[in-house]
Amino acid sequence: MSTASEDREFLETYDPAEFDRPSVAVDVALLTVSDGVLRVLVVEREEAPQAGRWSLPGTFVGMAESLEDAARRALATKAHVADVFLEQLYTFGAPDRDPRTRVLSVAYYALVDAGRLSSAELRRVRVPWEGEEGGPVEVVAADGEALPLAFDHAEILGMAVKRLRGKLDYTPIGFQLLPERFTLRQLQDVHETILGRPLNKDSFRRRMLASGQLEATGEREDEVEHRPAELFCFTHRSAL
Amino acid sequence: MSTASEDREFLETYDPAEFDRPSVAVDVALLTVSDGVLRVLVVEREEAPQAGRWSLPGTFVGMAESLEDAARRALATKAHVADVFLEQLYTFGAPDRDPRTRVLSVAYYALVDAGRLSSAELRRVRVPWEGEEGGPVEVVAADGEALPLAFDHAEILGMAVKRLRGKLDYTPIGFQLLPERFTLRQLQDVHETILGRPLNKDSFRRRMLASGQLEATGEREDEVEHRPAELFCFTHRSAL
DNA sequence: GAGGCATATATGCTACGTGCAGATAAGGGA
DNA sequence: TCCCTTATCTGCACGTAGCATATATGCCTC
Repeated sequence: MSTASEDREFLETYDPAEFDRPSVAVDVALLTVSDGVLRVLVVEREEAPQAGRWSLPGTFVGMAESLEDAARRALATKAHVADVFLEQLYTFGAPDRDPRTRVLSVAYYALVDAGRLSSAELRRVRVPWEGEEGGPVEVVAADGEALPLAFDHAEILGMAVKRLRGKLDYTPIGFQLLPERFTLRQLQDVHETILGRPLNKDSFRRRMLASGQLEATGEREDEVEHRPAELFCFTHRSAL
Repeated sequence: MSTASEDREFLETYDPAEFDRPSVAVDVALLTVSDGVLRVLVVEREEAPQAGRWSLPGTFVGMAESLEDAARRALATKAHVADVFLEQLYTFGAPDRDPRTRVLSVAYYALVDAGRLSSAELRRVRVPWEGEEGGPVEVVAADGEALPLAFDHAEILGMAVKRLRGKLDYTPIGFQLLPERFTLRQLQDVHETILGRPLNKDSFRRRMLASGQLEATGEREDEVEHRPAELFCFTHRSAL
């Protein structure tokens, strides 16, 4: 059994510079859905390495900073968003993934209602696989051209999409991509966009209403050219 | 767009010692099922910090070594096992999780047939929560006493159990815990042990046979005092 | 204001997976 | 040979999902 005094003695003689250590970064895939399209925030790299390529917002992890704090700092600094859903995704550590030196990337993914973002930096995600098969995905510009992504960010983004598809059915994750109040049709559109396939309207409706995650507001949507649908809200807006 | 020459010039002037960097370790939760009990391999720490506490096998990551290679090296060195199922779990990075200095732990979990391990270092896992609720779990010695675990290894192990429960139903992960050939009863025992609840025998049987993951061998088990059950094998023994 | 149109919302039917009960099969032991 | 235990198979009740139909409700046109 260790004692506090033994540990203290050990710490006084421990030299953390004794071994080489990799650098550790966080990268965040900030995803949203708008106009029936899955989008991600990418920024153009201005400095070497890989200047001119596009990358997910990221930063090196500070020595006294938690990984999630670093991810939120990256989002605040490079994407100007705060208070979004954020979850750790996977840690990418191939020895040659960054040409500078050994750099690990602890990847996170974040979800946000499209209405909270200026859409200038959002790009369309093109997923070349079905279901939860996985693999890298493409990011395309407005003209349909694929953007060159930096490092292994196509893999990271692919992992984010795979995770999102996997969690959509059995967690309340879809609500993170919608405003406070929304219609069932909007929720279904979000699910269909993420999954990349159409869903049965009636069973989606029944499943959602039976899940207990929705609460009817009694209000109805506005400014539509047909019968307005009822607005719902998420029962537990706790997750952040 | 970056060019190769620009990147080369950048690399020549880049000094990786410019910033403080955390240490990076891997820790592996090696799990198995025997006698209807979920077990984990833990080793007693002989050196400070936390000497005398029990920990998952782990090691620092070498500068030119992939994360998975480091995890396999830790398994080979400290647990003397090779060629097991291994998957990344989560990266634990709380700034104070290790008293020495900032140490990130990229946690992995591994699954192995109990018959391939000397059971000396295996300890029983006690899960104090149900379903996929999550949270730390206990490791208990043969006398039923809970062992003191080092660092945040109770959290890591809890995450491993949660992941295992979550993946059991829709991936062929249970086969990793059984020998080449096994009976449906053995497979069900593994599932029940991991999930911590009994399963319906008939529907489990139907579900497994319908999944296409099993193949009948035509052979039957031996040395039992009742009707012998048929032996099956996993269709795609590819995963490792 | 009446009727048409588009969408929301509700209801009934069918197919399928699961839990459960009962029947049958096959080995060892008395 | 009979009995005991477990494996294996079959039939039925029930809940959920997919699908089709029917009704409701707002806006638009005339």
